Amino acid sequence: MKNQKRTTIYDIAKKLNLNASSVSRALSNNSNVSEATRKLILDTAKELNYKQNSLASNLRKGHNQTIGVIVPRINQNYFADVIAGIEEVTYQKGYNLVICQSNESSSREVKCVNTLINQHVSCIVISLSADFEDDKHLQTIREHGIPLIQFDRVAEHLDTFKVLNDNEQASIDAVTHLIEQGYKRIALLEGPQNLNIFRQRKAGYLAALEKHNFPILPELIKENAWTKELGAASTKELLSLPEPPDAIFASTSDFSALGVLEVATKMGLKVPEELGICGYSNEAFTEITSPSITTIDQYSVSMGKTIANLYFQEIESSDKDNTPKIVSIKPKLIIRSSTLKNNPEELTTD
Amino acid sequence: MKNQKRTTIYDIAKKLNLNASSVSRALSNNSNVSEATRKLILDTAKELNYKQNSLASNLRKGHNQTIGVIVPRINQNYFADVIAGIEEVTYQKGYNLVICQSNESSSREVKCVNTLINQHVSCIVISLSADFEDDKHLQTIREHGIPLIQFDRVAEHLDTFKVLNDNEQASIDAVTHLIEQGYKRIALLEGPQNLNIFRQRKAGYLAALEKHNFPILPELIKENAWTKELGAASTKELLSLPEPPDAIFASTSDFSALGVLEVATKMGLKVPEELGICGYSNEAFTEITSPSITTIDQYSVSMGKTIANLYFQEIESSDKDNTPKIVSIKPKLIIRSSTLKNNPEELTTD
DNA sequence: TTAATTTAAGCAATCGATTGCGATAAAAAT
DNA sequence: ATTTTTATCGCAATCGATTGCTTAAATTAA
Repeated sequence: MKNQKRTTIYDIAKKLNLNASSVSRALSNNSNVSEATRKLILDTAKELNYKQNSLASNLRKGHNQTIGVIVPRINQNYFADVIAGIEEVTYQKGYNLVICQSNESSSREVKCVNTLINQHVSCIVISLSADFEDDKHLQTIREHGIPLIQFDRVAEHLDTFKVLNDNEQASIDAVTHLIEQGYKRIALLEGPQNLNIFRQRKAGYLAALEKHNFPILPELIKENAWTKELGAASTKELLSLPEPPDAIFASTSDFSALGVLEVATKMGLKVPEELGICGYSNEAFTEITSPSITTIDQYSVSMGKTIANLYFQEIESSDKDNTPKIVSIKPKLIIRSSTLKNNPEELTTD
Repeated sequence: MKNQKRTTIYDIAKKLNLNASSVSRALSNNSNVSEATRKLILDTAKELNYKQNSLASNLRKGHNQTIGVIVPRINQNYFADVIAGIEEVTYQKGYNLVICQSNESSSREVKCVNTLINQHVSCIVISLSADFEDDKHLQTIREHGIPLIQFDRVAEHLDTFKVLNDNEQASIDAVTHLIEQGYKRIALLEGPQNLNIFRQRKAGYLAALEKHNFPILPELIKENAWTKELGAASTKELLSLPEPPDAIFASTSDFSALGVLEVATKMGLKVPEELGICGYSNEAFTEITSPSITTIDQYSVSMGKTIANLYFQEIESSDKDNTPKIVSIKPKLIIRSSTLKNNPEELTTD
C-alpha cells in the first residue's frame, strides 16, 4: 500500500538546480548557505511535503536519538508512571522512546535487549523481570558501548548507572511507625528474594524489629505474597496461627495489602484496632478503601524524570567514560487509617 | 563514551576473506551460500559479537518494522492497557513500538506525528488529544502513505482504519439499567463534546431516556466534569437543585463517579437508595469503594490486540490499497452496588 | 572429454542524509 | 587593478546492509 515514494533532499536539489549537500545544510539550519537559497529550499521542502528520513540521518550520524526502555509490564501503574516521567523529559530533548515489556520473563527480556542493541539506541533503561537470575544480557549492552541505566529492580553487583528507591529505609519507616502505634506482633508479606527490592524491604523490616528489640518470628514471615489473592491466602494462614499477628506489612504491593484488608474484614477483624495494615506503592485505590490503607509512595513519575535527566546530564553530555552514578530516591510513608491504632488525628496531610 | 565501533558485516567479511554480500546472505539465512561458509560466518559473527544495524538494514529495505503509538497519557490505565495489548501482538511479529504521549495537547500531538513520519514507521496508531479540532496532521500521515489506525477518540469523518468502543450502546445499557432500577431523575456528567466518545455517550443517554419516555432535563446535564474534583463540584450543584437527581451517570470516567460518591457520602445521601451512581471505564478501584461502583468495561487490552491484528491482517499482508475497516467492540456494563436500588442480589458475577 | 547447467561468491549500485575538502565567485583589502 | 579573504556551493566519500547482475567454480549431462 505504500506506493508513492517520499521526496528526498535530492528531489529538492534537482528542482532548484542545487546540490543535495546544500539542501541538507539548509535544512539542518547550520552553515554556509545563503539566506536566499535557504529560504528557497525551505519553501520547496514545504511545497514538496518533505520529511526527513531519520533512518538515513541516524545511520550517517552514527547515533539514534532514541532511548530504549524495558519494563516487566507497561500497564502496571508504577512502570507506566516511570515511563511517563521519562517521556516527559526525553520529549523536551527531541528524543524518542522505544518501549518493550518483558512480561516478567527474562528470556523475553533478553530478546528485547537484543532488539534495542540492533536499533542502536542511545541508552537502555531497564527494570528487571521477576525471574531474574542471569545478567549476561546486561553485560552485552555494555560490551556494545551502550549506556545502561537500571532502575528499581536491578542487578546490584553490576556497575552501571542506577536509579533506586531506598526500599530499606522506607521499610524501616513503615515498621517503626507500626511499632510506635503499639503493634506488637508484626508480620511480613515478602516478594521473590532474587529481586533486590524485596530483599531490601525485608532487610528494613528486620532492622526495624531489631532496633526496637522485637523478636524475629519466622512464622510471621510469608514469602510469595505478591498478588491480592496470594496476600489474602497468606493472611488466612497468619490469622489462624495460635498467636496471630496484630499487624501485617504487605511489602510486596498494595494489591497484597488489599487482600489482607478483605480477609480481615470478612473475618470481622477491626482495622486498625485489631489489625494494622501497611502496603507498598501508593496505588490510587489505597486512599479509597475503608479504612484507607497506609502505604509508601515511590515518586514514580519523578523517578522517570530522574532517569532521563541522568542520561542527559551525566551520560550524553560528557564525552569521557564516566563512572556510573547511583541515585537513590527516598520514598515517603503515607500514613492513613489502616495503621492508626492510637491517634486517628495523626493523618498525613498533603 | 561510545568509543569502540561495532563490528559490521565488513569486519566479518574481511576476517574470512569473503565479500560482505555473502555475509549478509548468510546472516539473513536466505540463499546462495554454501553450508560450510554459512557456518563459518555465523561462528565468527558470534565470536566478533556482531549485532545487525537495523538503521542500515531498514534504510536499504525501505521500511521499518516499527509501529508508532500516540496516546494522550501513557500512564492512564485505559491507554496503558491498550498499549500493553498492542505490544503483546507486535512483539510476536518482531515489530517494535515507539510510544509518544500528546499530553492532551494537539500541538504536541502534531509534533509526535511528524517524528513518527520521520522515523518511517510502518503504521501510526493514535487516540486523539482532548483539545482536538484540526485533523490536518492526520491527513499528512496519509499523504505520506503511512497506514493510520485511530482508536477510541477518533476523527470520525476521516476515512481511516478505526477501532472503537460502541460508546452509545454502552451508555444506553447503563441508563436503561438505571431506569429499570427505578431511578426517575437521571443526571449526566458529560465530557468535551469535540471528542466523539463523549458525544456518543451523551447520545446514548438521550436515546435511553427518550425510549422510556423520560423527559430530557437540561439542568441535569453537566458538561466538563472529567476529573474527580470536577465531578464532585458538578454533583454539589446538582444536589442543591430544587429537584435534585436521584441518579448520576458519570459518563466521563470512574474518577468523576468517585467524586460523585464522595460528595454524596459527605452529604449523608445513601447510595444506592437515595442516589444511584454509574461510572465509565471499570477502573480497578470501582470494585473496592463502598458501595462498589457500577461501571462499563472497555476491554482495553483486547482493544490493543485488535488494533495490532488489524494491522497485520488487513494492512501489512495485503499489497493493495484496501479500504479502511472499522472494528467496533461492545463494552460491557458491570453492575455493582452503587446502582442496585431494588435487587441487591442482582450483582454481576464473574 | 566437452558442453550445459547448477552453485557459490564477488562486484557495484543503492537507500537518504551528512560532511570534509575543494572550487568558484563575490567582496574586501592593498 | 591586483591580491587576499570570505561566502556559497559542489563533489564525492561515508554510514552498514541489501540485492541484481556477473563471473568463476563445480557438478552433471551429453
